[in-house]
Formats: sequence, C-alpha cells, structure tokens
Amino acid sequence: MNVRRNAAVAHGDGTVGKALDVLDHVSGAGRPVRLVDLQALCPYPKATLYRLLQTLTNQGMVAHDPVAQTYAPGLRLVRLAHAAWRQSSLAPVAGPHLDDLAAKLEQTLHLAQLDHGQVLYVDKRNASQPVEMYSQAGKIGPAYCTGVGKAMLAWLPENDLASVLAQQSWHSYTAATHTNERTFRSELQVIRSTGYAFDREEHEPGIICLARPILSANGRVLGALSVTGSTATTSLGALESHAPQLSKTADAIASDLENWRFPEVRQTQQTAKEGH
Amino acid sequence: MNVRRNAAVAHGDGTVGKALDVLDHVSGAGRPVRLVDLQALCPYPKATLYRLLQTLTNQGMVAHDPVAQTYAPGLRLVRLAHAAWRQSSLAPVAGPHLDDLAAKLEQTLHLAQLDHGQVLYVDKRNASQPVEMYSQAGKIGPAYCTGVGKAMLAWLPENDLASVLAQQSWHSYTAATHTNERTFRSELQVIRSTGYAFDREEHEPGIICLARPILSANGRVLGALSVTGSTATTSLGALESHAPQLSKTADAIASDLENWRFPEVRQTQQTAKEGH
DNA sequence: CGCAAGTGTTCCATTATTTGGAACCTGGTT
DNA sequence: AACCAGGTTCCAAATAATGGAACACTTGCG
Repeated sequence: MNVRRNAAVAHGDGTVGKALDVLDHVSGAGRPVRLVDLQALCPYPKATLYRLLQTLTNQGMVAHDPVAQTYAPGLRLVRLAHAAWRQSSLAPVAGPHLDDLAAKLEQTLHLAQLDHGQVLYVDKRNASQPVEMYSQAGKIGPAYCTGVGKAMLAWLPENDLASVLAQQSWHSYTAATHTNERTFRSELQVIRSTGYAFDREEHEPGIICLARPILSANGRVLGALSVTGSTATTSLGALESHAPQLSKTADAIASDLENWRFPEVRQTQQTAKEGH
Repeated sequence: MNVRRNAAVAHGDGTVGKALDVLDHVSGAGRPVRLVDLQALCPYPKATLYRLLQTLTNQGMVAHDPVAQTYAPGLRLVRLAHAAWRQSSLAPVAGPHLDDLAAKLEQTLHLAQLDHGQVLYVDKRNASQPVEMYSQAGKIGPAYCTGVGKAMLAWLPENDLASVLAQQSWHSYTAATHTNERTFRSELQVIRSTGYAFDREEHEPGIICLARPILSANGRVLGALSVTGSTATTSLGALESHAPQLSKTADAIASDLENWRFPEVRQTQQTAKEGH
C-alpha cells in the first residue's frame, strides 16, 4: 500500500484524481466559476484544466454555461448523491427516530457523519418555528467547533483523532471557538466523561446545541445527533434537559443500524434492470 | 467538436469517463456490489476495474467495505451534490413558492428537471410535513410516463425531443403507459394545447397527477411542477381544479429564475475559505 | 481607430499513465 | 487435499494525458 499523504484528499491518483480535484473546486466555490478562477485554485496548467473541465462537462458532472463561460456543479451529482445518501448514510435508518424525537422536543435536530475530517450533515428536522440557520443535508461544517463534530471526535480512536485534528483549520468563528489542539483535547475528555458535547456559540453567535455520538456496539463512531437552539429562545441548561431523550434516540439508531446495515443476506437475483 | 454519441452518456472520454461510468454502476445497483458484480455490468477487464475502484475509493467517491468486499457510493457525493443542488437546480429559487402552494393545496408537490433524458426530482413537498431535504430529491424517473416528464417534453424543441425520445425505454409500467413514440407524440400535442399534462396512472397504479412546465421567458424548458394524489383520495377532475394555482406558481418560479439566476451581481466577499 | 491585455481554445511532439493478459494469493467448499 | 471463485499484483505494450506555445476572440483603453 502506498503511504497516504497527510494532506486531506491526495490528488495523487492519476487523471481521475485530478478531475475530481477540479470538481471539488468547482463545487466548493459556491458560485459559477470561470477557467481563470480555477487556474488560481488548482495547480494545473491551463490546457490541462481546460480538457479536464471539458470531460467533466461531457459527463454531466459539471454544467457549462456557454454564454457566461462559467462552470457549476452538474445535476448528475444530485442523482448520484441520492444513491449515496440512501445507501451510505445513516439518514434512512435514523429518519423515523428523528421524526419521533422532533415530535417530542420541538427543536431543530441535526444528524451528521464524519467525512474527510469534516462534519457532514446528512439529515435535519426543523422546529415548527424555524430557527433560520444555514444547514441542510450535504452541507459541511468544521468538526472542532460544532456539537456534532465534538461528539464524534471525542470517541474517535487516537490514530484517527490525530489525523482529523491535523486537518482542522482552528479558525476562530466566534470568541468561544477553540483555536488550538491543546484546549480542544481537554474538552474532549470532559465530553467523554459526561457523554455529551455542547456547542457554546463556538461556530455561530447565538446558536447553541447539545450533541451526542451514535456509537456501534463495539464502540466505533457512526455519527452524531444534536438538538440546536438559539440563545434567544433557549439555554444550555434547557438543552441539557433533553439529554436523556437524545441519548435514547441515539441508542435506538445505533441499534437499528446493527440490524439493518450488517445483515449480509443478499437477494441473489435482484433484477436491477429497471427499464432505464 | 466531436460528434456526440447517440447513446446516453458517452463513456468515451478517457480514464475519467470510465471511472465515472463505474461510479454510475456502483450507485445504480441500489445495494453494495462486489467486483464480480461490476464485471458483469461493465465491459472493462478485471484488473482495470479493480484499479478504477481503488482510485474511486481513495477519493471517497465510493466506500469500500473491506470485510464484505463490497463497494457503495461514497459520502463525498453527498457533499458535492449539495453544491449542485444549490447552484444548478431550480430548488432554491422554487422553494418558497412550493411552500406557498403546499400550504394552499395540502397535496404532494414535485419539482423536477430533465437530466440525460430522464426526470430528475429536485424537490418535493409532502402533504403532511415540510421537510426540505433531498430524501426524494435526486431520485430519477422515466420521462415518458410521469406528469412532470410529459410536461417538459411537450415544450422541448424538436431536435432535443427526438434525442430524448430515442433514450426512452417504453417499458409498460401499467396498462395506461405509453409504449411507443407515435401515440406519445400525439399526447404531447394535446398537452401543448391545454397547457397541462396528466399522469393517468401511467407510472404507478393508483397514482395520478397534474403537471405544468416551468418555462423561461423565451420558451426554454427549465423544469416542471406537479400536484400528485392517489385515486383513493382524489380524481383527475379534482386535480384539474388546481390548474390555475399550479400555473400561477410555475410562472412565479420562472419569473424569479429570470431575476435570480442571471443577474451577475454577486456577493464578492463569500467566506468560502473554510479552512478545509 | 487600433493597440494591448486578458481569456478561452487548439496543436502536437514528448512523456507518463493506463491497460489487460496472465500469474499469483486467499479463503471457503467438496 | 485438491479445487474453485474471486480478489490482487506484475509488467511490457499501447494509449492517453501533458503543457508550452501559438492562435482566436473579446474587451477596455489611450
């Protein structure tokens, strides 16, 4: 096996790696980008970048606007992601449990998983009175200053933790944000002992949350679940009162996962033909 | 410019094309697949397939389960798709309008676009709960036997229409399904004249809907919008009574798109930095 | 009016990557 | 023990990617 680069995604596996690297930048920009914009972000020469984008466009992975000469992530991704979300995320299994919990606590819920050292939100339930904040499935966030991120990191084995921590930016979003590994690690210890992680306005001012990890039977981190509120309408103490229910839901999800995900009994002759 | 293959996605552009072709099969299978399974679906030799999968796994595009030796679509897709959904789909602009309409009608709504000759659902409102998630978004369906599909096809220019029709499977889902181009084209004419498309249980027994296209100012097909119900609780006539409101919403979305999508004025200071 | 700067596009010989048949493992079965 | 099926590795040949440089096109400016 090759030595893994310590950088996040090794854009080292051949042409495909480069193409996906470009795709990441196209979708990461948050707005349609032009060739020059990408030239500034990617280390590839103009001609290469051009051909890569042509290929991706051809494939429907990026959409090219010929008049504005811009590239944006393509709809084929939405189609592909649906399959990923259904098969590889916790969301389908956790969904019913989120519904139940949302009905009991009238608060915003988040379900997240760890992906490349970042928090990936895979499902969400809005409170009846929507606390308007930015977060949806597919949205990513920092691991070191969100409730779900801290909850997951706290139960990560040391090897994985170290590699994840090395990828954090330690950017100071608010005054409460951890900005270094030392203090952060000490909070992880507290989280492990209490079983819960708080977000004390560390990512967004006025937004607090209580999070709990979802752990497999043998202790592996599968994801995390959180209840979120704004300081205007709730408090850390009030959130903490939901801890037992949050915990119960997280355990229920974990238990369902053991039964749903792993049973390997395969329908042998699945006619995945489906008229296309 | 190269001549475009008449097949759906030309898996002709180099290594990247092959890799994405494999990715399609992995995500299209609907369940974790093994190397042998893919060998049956893809024309690539074992060694090539193996290396391609290794690369995709490395990149997080597919998830490899080492114990079961299976591959499934990876979470990186979910992250990428979020950007695609936000930027390249009608959903963000249409969202508020869907909310309004859902509040009035209390029926299931679908928002769809055309992708590779298929219907791609990009948003949805359930009668009961307003979850704005792509639990359904990303799902694909046939264009020739769904309300949204027919609504879009009816306003497609002849060139595009011919190429889309050539890609249809004409599979007979129900007794009411169109199974050939001739009768289908004649219905398109009716749809154009009335302005609406019905799905008369052509895709799923017991499921009917009324759909209307979303057209740009210059007549280009942007997407379609539908109200869906079951024959148990509603009828074609009852659905038709919603036509004016559906139409109004579709126009409002189209109008918003003209204003929202094209204005080039952009918030320059997007903090898309995000340590990564 | 024309020059200059900025960008997208094409060319092509060089180079590096991909390819795939065959051999090699590995774990499970007869 | 031998067998089998599927996964993994090798390596010379074939192919595709590369990127510097030239070209085309548009826009802004003197």
